[in-house]
Amino acid sequence: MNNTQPKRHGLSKSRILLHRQCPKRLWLKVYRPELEEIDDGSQSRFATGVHVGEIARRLFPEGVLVDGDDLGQAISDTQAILAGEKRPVFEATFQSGGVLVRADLLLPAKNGYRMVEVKQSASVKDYHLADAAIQSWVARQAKLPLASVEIAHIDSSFVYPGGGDYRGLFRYADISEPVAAMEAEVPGWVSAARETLSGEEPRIAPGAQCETPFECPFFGYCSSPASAEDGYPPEILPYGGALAAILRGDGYTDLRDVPEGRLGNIKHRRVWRVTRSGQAELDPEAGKLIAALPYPRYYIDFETINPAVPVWAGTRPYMQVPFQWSCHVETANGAMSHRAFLATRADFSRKA
DNA sequence: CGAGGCAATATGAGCTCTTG
DNA sequence: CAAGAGCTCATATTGCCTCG
Repeated sequence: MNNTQPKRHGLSKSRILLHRQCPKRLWLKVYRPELEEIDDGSQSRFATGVHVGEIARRLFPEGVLVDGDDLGQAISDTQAILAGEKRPVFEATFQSGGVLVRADLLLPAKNGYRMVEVKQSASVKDYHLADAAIQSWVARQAKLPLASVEIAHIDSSFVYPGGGDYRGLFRYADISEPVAAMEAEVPGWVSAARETLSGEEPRIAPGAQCETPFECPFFGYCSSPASAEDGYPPEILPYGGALAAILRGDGYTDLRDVPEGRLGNIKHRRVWRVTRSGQAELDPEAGKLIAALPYPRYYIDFETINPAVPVWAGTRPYMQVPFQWSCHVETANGAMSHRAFLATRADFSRKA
C-alpha cells in the first residue's frame, strides 16, 4: 500500500485539468517542476487573465473577496460569508473528496447562487465545460445551492465609454445543462489523476495532446533530443503541416533529403531549392516592379496594441490600436526625409 | 468525370506583461 | 506563491457541390 504520496498532493481543479490533457503533464508538474519551460506568451496571457478577473470583480462593488494563501482559512472564511447576508463572493473556496476549487464569482440568485467562471476569451470554449464541471461538482458536494453555472466571457462588440466604466464588457453564458451532464464524469477524472500521481513517470509519446487545448511547457523535455534537430525539418514548409507529416512517415527528417518530385506547390519548391543551395533567390520581376515605382516614394511602418480590456474610450476589446508610425520619403534626386509620430498621451490613438 | 467556385478551415503574423 | 490558457486580420488550403 502506497497511499501516503497521493495524500501529500491535494488535487486542485487545475491539476485535474492538466491530467485530462496528458497524465504525464500532471506527473511532471508535481514531481519535476524544474523541467517546465514557460514562454513569454503564456506568461502575459496569464497576466491578462488576472487583470480580466479583477475587472469582473469591480463590477460588483458590494461583493466580498476571499483572499489569502491559507486555503484552509479560505474555506472557513467562505462558509462564514455564506452563512451571513447574501451578497456577491469572489474566490469562494470549496473542498470535497480532496479536491479544491475557487469560484471566480458567486452571485446571489433566487435559489442560491450563480457560479460564474470569468474567462478572457471572446466565446465559450469546449474546455471551459470540463473546468466548470469540476467546479460545480465540488461546490455541490460542499452543499452550495447552485442556481446556475455560467461563463463570463469578453464581449468583443463592447465599446468602452471611458472613465473606468466596464459595464457590458462581459457576456454571461449559462452552461448549466452541459455541465450537469458532465459532472458524473468528475469522480473518474479525480481518481485517474490520483492513480497517476501514485505511480512512476508515465510513458507517453509526444502527440496532439502537447498543444491541445493548451501548449505544454514540458514539450522540450518530452520530445527526444534526436527529433530536436537543428537542420531543416519538413515542417518549415509554409502551410505544409499535412505534407510534412506524410514526408516524416516516409522517413524524411530533413527537407534537403526530400526528392523534388515530392513537392507540387510552387512555394514549397522554392523553399526546397533555397534550403538545399543555401543561396537566396531574387525574383527579377520584383526588381522591375520596384524600379517602375514613381517618386516621391513613401516607406511607412507602424505599431499597434490590442488589449483584451480596452484602455481608450471608443475602442473595443482586442481591437488593434495604432500608437506609432514612421515614414521615410524618397524623392527622385535620391534625397530621403523622415517623419514620425509616437503617442505619449492618453488620448493618442486617434492621432496615430 | 473534371473544372470551377464557394465556404469552411488552417495557417501565420502581430499583439497583451498583475494581483491578492 | 499561485492563478490561466487570449484575439484579429489576411491569406492559403482543403473540401464539397454544381455544372458542363
